[in-house]
Amino acid sequence: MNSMSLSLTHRQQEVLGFIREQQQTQGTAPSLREVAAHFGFRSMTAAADHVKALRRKGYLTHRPHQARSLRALPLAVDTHHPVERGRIVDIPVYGSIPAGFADDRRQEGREGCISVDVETLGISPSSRTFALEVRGNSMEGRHILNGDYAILEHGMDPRPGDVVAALIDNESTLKTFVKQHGKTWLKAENPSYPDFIPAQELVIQGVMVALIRKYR
Amino acid sequence: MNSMSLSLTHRQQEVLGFIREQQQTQGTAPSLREVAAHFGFRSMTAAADHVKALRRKGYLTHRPHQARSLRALPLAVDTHHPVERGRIVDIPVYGSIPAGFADDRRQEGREGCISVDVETLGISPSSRTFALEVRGNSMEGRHILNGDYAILEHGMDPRPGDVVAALIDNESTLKTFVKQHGKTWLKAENPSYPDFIPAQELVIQGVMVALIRKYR
DNA sequence: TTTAATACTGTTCATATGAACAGTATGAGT
DNA sequence: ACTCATACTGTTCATATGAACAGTATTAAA
Repeated sequence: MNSMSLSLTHRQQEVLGFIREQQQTQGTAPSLREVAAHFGFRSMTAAADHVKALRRKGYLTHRPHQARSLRALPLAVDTHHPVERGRIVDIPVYGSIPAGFADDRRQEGREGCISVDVETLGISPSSRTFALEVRGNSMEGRHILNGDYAILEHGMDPRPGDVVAALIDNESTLKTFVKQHGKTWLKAENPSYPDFIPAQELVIQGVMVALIRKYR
Repeated sequence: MNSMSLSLTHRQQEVLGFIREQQQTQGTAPSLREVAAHFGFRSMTAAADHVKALRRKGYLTHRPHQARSLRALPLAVDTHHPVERGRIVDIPVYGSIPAGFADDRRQEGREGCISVDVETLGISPSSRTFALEVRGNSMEGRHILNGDYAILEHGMDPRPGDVVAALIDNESTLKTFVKQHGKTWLKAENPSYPDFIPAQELVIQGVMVALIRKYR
């Protein structure tokens, strides 16, 4: 049965839990020998078998012959384990994004990381996600304030009305993406800020998918 | 020099960016040979040297002799202490908070949970934290929109100007906490909504500490 | 009864991988 | 001139690691 083939035994749940936990706390997946050691298996084949079953059932992926390439897949329902938490991703926070994009300039000791589970923000784990600390109040008209954290995804196709981060004057700026009469430009959501009509090419660094604001 | 020892060369930034990207998109860190291959190095020592430099400067950690154990650190303070990710907390989301408060009726398949690390939202793990899906636009004046998730902490002393969730007409509502001339009341941040002057006792369910908004 | 999945032990093998050593070249700082 | 960090090439070595093969025992389904 299908429902049968997806259900996990107790042992398999333990193994999956261990792999998830290691990935989350250590940042890297455990090796098969580490799995065996953790459960006291005297043979790593035991671990390998469990991993094989978990892969067959769709809970894990791996790349063959590649060390520590186990990856827990986000799965909708685990009937045995009702409280499954989605995959936690670490989103790097940039104070401002210079031209190189992957570039990081060291800001004055800010915390550089936001950790959230993918479902909370509704982000796709495949695309490159980053956070940008909002500077200024050019987007107040869309209720994005100075000091907010904008969560953006790189490599997404912006749709008209989306908030995007674009590179203007070597500074990453948030603006609304507008498309009208076949022309695209960027609109500031504050009367005192100018719109931006690109001279030639529009460099979109990311499309805004979520916002985080801290109070107090 | 300190500022010197922490600054990255262009090449080092590229390498760090590649490692970050691989870790995020692939789920596992690249091996040294993969780094070398990506940049066209004919020797893996080139990659190893860059990684060594990045480790020395505090941008990476690894566990010796362990495959794919590279870990990009959040742009951290100079404590060469490996920066741990904060504790992940699961915050229950209420569509509306009934009178009993701790009452958990209807858990229905909706996303009833937000998982974030404590530092991202700046919450204290001791107090009870919950999330409230914002209904209506009574707080638009403070840039809190319909559909936003308000993160609140129970058992906090509200200070004047804080946004709080209070129980009004058996419904949990967000308002601004105001104290003037020794009297306290709740102010709506939208002209079309009434202020609330408590008849006798003000039941504050939580003080707003953060906000999460999803786009698209 | 037979088959298949689970849950292991014990061993061997090929290789992916980190680490080290020996070089070369360039540029910046002193 | 001298040092030092950067930025590489080329090679070798030890081992961490995935994968495969040969078993045993238990349990559940067909």
